Order: sequence, then structure tokens, then C-alpha cells
Amino acid sequence: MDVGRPYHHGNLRAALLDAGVELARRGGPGSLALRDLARAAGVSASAVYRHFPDADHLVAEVAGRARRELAAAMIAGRNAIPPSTPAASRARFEAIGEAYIRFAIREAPLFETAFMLVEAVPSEPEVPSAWQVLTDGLDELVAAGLLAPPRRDEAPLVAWGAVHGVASILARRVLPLDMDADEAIRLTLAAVAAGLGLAQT
Amino acid sequence: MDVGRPYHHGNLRAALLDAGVELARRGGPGSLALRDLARAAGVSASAVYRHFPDADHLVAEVAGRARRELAAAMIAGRNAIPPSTPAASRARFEAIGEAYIRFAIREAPLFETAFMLVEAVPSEPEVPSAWQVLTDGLDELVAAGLLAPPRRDEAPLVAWGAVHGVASILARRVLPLDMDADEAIRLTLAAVAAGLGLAQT
DNA sequence: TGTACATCAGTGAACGCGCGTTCACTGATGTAC
DNA sequence: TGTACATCAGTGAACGCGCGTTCACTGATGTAC
Repeated sequence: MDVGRPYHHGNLRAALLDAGVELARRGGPGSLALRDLARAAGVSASAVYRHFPDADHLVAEVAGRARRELAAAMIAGRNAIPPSTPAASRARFEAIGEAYIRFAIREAPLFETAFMLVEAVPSEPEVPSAWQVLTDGLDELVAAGLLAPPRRDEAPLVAWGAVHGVASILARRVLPLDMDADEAIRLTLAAVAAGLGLAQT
Repeated sequence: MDVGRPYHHGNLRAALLDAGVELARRGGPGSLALRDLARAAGVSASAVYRHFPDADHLVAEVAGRARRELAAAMIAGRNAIPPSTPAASRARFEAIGEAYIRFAIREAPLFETAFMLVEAVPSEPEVPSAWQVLTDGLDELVAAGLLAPPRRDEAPLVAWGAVHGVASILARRVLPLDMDADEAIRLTLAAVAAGLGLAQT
């Protein structure tokens, strides 16, 4: 029977971050004004300062959430394929890259937010972390005998670079070429495999 | 003997764009406020409207200049190697990618500006164009017999993606790994060559 | 179990600031005769 | 060659706006006794 919101929110910090992610999902980094986040959470602007030292820290935390959402999508893609044979390991690795690119296309503004430049460092730990998912995937390739151990060190740059570049290009729609997402993903993953010198399965 | 600036600037449009590029070179997309550009050009804010319909068009033009500066760097890198043998063609192609990545590192804020999202479309033609330099390079590889013609269509996405991704990662300093630029460039270009299936020279 | 009070998490008005844009204007330039 | 005048490219004050941040405050909660 309570009329209107209670005076105390209860979990304003989490509500602000949730609101921030939803705003970023629609409008990208430019839509993360402190006053708008407060409004979206149904709270006055000054209430934000009970939970964050300033606007920059709030935004940094939202960007961190965007990165974790990306990482979660990568994990979901990979986990759809159970690990078993070397071929499965390779498929799992490719599912990670595919999820990365699909996330960038599907959630372009949120993807931009994930990599926006911001001064403050988020206080929440980056778990799950996209980097961790990538390196786990590479380790699994080594364990499966598909990636030569001497190439393990250079592999993250090559794989992340190729996938991130194509993801950025497709998310921003700057490719002066007609190519659908499926085709772009297929080509990118094949190039990564060749670039890493993955053994055939 | 003229005391102070003359009332009429003479070439304010060009001066505004030059000032914009210099501001972007130091501060990136966030430093392109109309009032700051006008100030840097030594002119009142309202004078801008004699040459651009609004701030967005001015910024779009500056971003276009940033892209042309990137393209010019790519051309300079390529032209340092005269075309002759197939090996030279491959070296010229790799010089394009190397220049792209080095530009991103050396001029990180300007690189961000080149790919910033902006509503307005620049009116000046994009010459030279980074895309044109890339496709010319690929055509040269085909002519030299190093790139199989059936792979020519997919090649731009693969090459640009890999190079752009690594360039972005290094420019934003988000790689959680110690790797110097030379090494990163070497690995990236080798991966592109493998990804495109370039013939050995 | 009830009351007093400290603590905490909000409110809402106000601040100064820089933004893009407009407007009436003015100084300089170029052209007609 | 000189003068009148239209045109052009600036000025500078003013506009409304939304921003982040501060401050004195107030309502709700929890704890001590």
C-alpha cells in the first residue's frame, strides 16, 4: 500500500549502474550524463554523490559493466559448445570471437561505451573479463595441440586485434562494402586461424 | 606596419579547419568545441557561421581532415619503397599497414578523431582516402601474383580489420601486455599475410 | 516495549560554467559610373 | 581618378540550456537504554 517511492532507495548504487547501462545501450558514451542517470534511477542528482565521488567514477563503472556484459556474451557463445575433442576446442575459440563481433553489431552503442576513454578507474573487479576469456581460449588451443606453444605469447594481440578491428568497423558501419555479418565473421575467424597457424582438425 | 589583425581574415574556413586539426591532435574529439576552434583561429564564435551551417558540420570536416592525414601517412610509408619486384609490392603493402598503426600510436587523439561518430557529412572530398590506398595496395598484390584473385574481395575486411584493431588497441593503451610497437606491427603484418594467403616471395 | 538520539541517505534550490546559436551591428572590400 | 553604394565577413552582446557540483536541509532507519 505504499504511495510513491520510499525515501530511501535501498540499493541506489546498483540502480544507477543498471540505469547507466540501459542509457548506454541506447545512446552510447554520450548519453551518460550524471543528471540523466539520476533521473533514470528516479532520484535527485545530488543523491549520486552518496555512492560515487564524482560523475567520472560513475561513468567508469558503467563502462566496466559494459565490458563485463561483452565478456558474458563471449562466455555464453563458448559454453554453447562443450569441450571434448580438439575440434571442439577450436569451435569454442571461434565462438568467442564470433560472440565478440556479434555483440559489437547488436549492441553498438554499448560496445562503444565498453571502450570509451575515461579518467577514473572502476572499483568493481572486472569479472568476467574479456581478456581472461580470450587467454583461456588460447590456453585451451595449446592444450588441444592446435596452437604451437611458442606462438602463445603473440596470439592474444593477433586474435584480439583482428576481431576487435572487424567488430569496430561493423559496429560503426564504416565498411564501404556490402558484406553481411555472417560472411564477415567467417572471413575474420579464418584469417585469425591462419594468422595463428592453427593446426587443422 | 599593420597593428593587430585585419578585420577580414582572408581564409577563415581553412584557418578553422587547421585550428581544429591542431586541437584534435592534442585533445581528441572532446576538444572540438566551436568556441575553442574560433578562439584558436583568432575570431569570434559567430564568425564560424559564415563558413559552416553549424558546429557539427565543422567538426565533421575536421574529422575528414584527420582521416586524410592518416591516408597521407599511409601513402608516404608506401612510397618510401619504389614498386619493382613482387617482393617490393609486398613490402609496399606492409608499409601501408605499418604506417597506419604507427600513426595511431603517434597521433592517438587525432586517430580517435578520424573515426569519431558525427552526424554531418563532410563536404570536402576524401582525397587521399585510406580506403583507396588499401585497395590500391591489394590490387598491386594481385598484379604481382601474390594475392589470389578470388580472395581479393574479402581481403579489405581482413587486412583493414586486423590493422585497425591493433592500431586501436595500441592507441588506447588497453593491451594488458608488454609489447613494443615494432613487435606488434611485425606480428600483425605477418598475421595479415597469412590470413590473406599471400604467396611467398 | 517504548523513547531519545545519532547516523545515514535522500531532497531541492542554487552556484558558476561553457556550450551552440541568434541578432543587430559595423568595418572592409569591390564595383558602377 | 574619385565618389556612392551594395555586398561581404566580421564583431560582441545576449539567449536559453544542460552540465557537474555544493549546501543546508529533512525524512527514515537503527541503536542504546
